[in-house]
Amino acid sequence: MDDETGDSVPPDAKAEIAEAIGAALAKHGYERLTTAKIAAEYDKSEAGLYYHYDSKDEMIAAFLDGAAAAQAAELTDDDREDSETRLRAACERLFVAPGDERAGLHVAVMELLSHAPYNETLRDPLRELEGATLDALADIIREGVGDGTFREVDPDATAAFLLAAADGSTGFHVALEMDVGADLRRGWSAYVDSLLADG
Amino acid sequence: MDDETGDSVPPDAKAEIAEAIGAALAKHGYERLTTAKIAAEYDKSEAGLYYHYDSKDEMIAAFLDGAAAAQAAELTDDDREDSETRLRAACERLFVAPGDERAGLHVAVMELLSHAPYNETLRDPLRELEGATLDALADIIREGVGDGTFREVDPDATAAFLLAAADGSTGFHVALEMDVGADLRRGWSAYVDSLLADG
DNA sequence: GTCTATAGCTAGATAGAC
DNA sequence: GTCTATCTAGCTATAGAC
Repeated sequence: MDDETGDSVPPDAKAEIAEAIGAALAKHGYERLTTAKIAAEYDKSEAGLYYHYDSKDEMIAAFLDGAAAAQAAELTDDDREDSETRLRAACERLFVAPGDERAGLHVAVMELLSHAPYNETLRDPLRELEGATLDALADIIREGVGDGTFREVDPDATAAFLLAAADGSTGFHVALEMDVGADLRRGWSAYVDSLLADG
Repeated sequence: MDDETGDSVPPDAKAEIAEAIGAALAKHGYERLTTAKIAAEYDKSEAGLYYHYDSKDEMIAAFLDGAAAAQAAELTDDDREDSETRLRAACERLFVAPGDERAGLHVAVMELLSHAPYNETLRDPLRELEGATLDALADIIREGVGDGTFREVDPDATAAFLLAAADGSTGFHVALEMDVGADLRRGWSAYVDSLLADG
């Protein structure tokens, strides 16, 4: 979990930069994210960033790699719960509301996704991030189908549909702040209900 | 449908600019959309755009107003079909695949949505666009619940969940081109199945 | 490894002729 | 109404001192 020495080490420069990028992305989004704003969240200068990375997008790509790993870990964490509980917990995490501390970052990821067609550097890390989430959801659903919690639904189709709904809610619910919070919750909750066996 | 004279008139400057914006947005997205690229799709110069609008975002806002009206019209068009057919047709329209002629524009709208928190000029037109789609879906579902085609589902919750899924599919399916086309179709199709009465 | 200073570029918007 | 030319601002990335 630490470096080769096994000792607890202070965060290295790259980890500090990743943290700065996360904070700056959440505050400003991607288009308005400048290296000056990243440096403002970092305790060093703008030029210092370029000692560790060759371009701004490489820094963001590194941040996204970390985010994919963290996302996979969090959705896989609660192995001891039953699959309905795990799926509902995943939905609580993935459907964010305006004001949630993750809201800014979700909007920024949405913006990054929309830039993927034009940005080769970001494409692969974003595929990892979305793929990790998709896999985690499919695993939960597959387990629930296997043990009889859920009906015989297609785990991949169900996971894709559910992740799409969570991602898409970020646009009109979070970014536009349209008054649909209660509708969305009833929507995903009813969807999970509809997956249950015997229902 | 035309101007006060009742005659068929040539498209005015604003309509031509809106068309140019649609084409340029689909090709380049929003961040990379410059006034030079809009002018390239227009048959006039860059400065000419500023005779009709005060800023780039005002041009885009006018384009979005038109898109909201067009979206509402297309989803409301087939009044004579039964509600299951209408809902499936709406899904076919809203879930686009990479390569679809609407793909570029869907990604651009996703990008615009992600900028809404930072851009007051775009926020209202985007709310109109998403609101028009949401209303059209809810109307279809409400009608289907009323005539017994669908179960007693909540039309607003169902519409919000379905629009979220369609919007969100644009990210990983269209922008990232992840191989989830078949999964997504099975996903939304099974969801519509689950709304049917007697199912 | 980190800094200050700046090169080099590109964008949105305007001025003024026609 | 439409043009060409240009102003001004803000960005990424680098040079060179320390």
